[in-house]
Amino acid sequence: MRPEQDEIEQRLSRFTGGLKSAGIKLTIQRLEVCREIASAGSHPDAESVFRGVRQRVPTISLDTVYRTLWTLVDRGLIDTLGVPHERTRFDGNTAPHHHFVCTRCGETTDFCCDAFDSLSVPEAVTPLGTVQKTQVEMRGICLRCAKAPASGDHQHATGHRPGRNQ
Amino acid sequence: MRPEQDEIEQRLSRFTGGLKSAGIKLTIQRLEVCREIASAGSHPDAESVFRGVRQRVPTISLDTVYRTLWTLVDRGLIDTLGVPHERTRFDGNTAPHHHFVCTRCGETTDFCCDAFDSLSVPEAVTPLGTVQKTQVEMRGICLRCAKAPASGDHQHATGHRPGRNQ
DNA sequence: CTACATGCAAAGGGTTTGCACGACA
DNA sequence: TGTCGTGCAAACCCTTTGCATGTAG
Repeated sequence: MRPEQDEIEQRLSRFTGGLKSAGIKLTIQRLEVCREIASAGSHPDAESVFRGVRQRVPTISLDTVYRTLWTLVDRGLIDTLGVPHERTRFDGNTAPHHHFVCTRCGETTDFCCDAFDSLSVPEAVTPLGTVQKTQVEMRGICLRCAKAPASGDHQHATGHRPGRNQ
Repeated sequence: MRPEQDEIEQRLSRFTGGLKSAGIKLTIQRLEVCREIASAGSHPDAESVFRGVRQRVPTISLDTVYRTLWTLVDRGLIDTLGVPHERTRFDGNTAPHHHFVCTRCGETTDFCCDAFDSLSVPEAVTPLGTVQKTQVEMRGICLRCAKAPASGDHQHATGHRPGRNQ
């Protein structure tokens, strides 16, 4: 599952380049957090990244790891699984449906699409396990956010997102 | 966004039926939590369900709402957005890829599928906003969990899931 | 040099749990 | 009447933040 060495280098330079071009100082801590996430084969949590980096930078603290990871997310250099900073949300809709997620405000909206309901399980998945449910997630900017004043973020009336923007 | 009255009734009876057939008493609190989640048009968090139910059952407590919602999830009667009980996980893989999520242990595994990379944006989505990224999530049981002894759950070596399995 | 980043520790906030009381079968 | 469910409050745990110190550019 680990990426090739080549791929790691490529990601790493993308990360460091992205940070530098944003005027963010490339400290040893940030560099090593970047290296760790660039070479991760799965989807580590902050604690896991912390443990990895600490082997090379024993003095790093967990909150610096968090800060660096969120900086990378904010710059669009890495992603999170699920919606960032989201508390648990429940979905009572058992009919097949899919989700549109606004990456700015976090609002998740259902939509239906017959074509997506009947996606066949690709070969790559059969060795992983048995599929019971398939859902398509489309991420982008919702209409409301697109219209909203360029700068800061806004919150939907339904009250999402503690908001970590910038 | 609210479901039709008809649809609500249908969901509600599915929920209550599922609980009863599992030998779970249908108290007024549980009934009203079921009603609330059945009639929700979006994806409420526990707090939001709590506020709704409290209008009808003023004495209900937040933790009863949580307990009931998780009971429904455990019975497969409702879902959560994202992986239940999951802390924030970061994904350094910026190349297009998709996820297989094991609903038992929570493990999220990447897979590639060219067909999924090029899914076109359906009409239903255009009025919602602009799509920047599309990801398919397939949920099911991973090979390891399928093989594991029927009863209790196990945790992957990578250390997922606090584990709430009935 | 000077602004920015780090580490520490404490606060914060959502979620879960232990326990005694209350309610339904 | 016994068992199961509820409410309360405290515990938990991940995550964030304020502040003094350290450091990259």
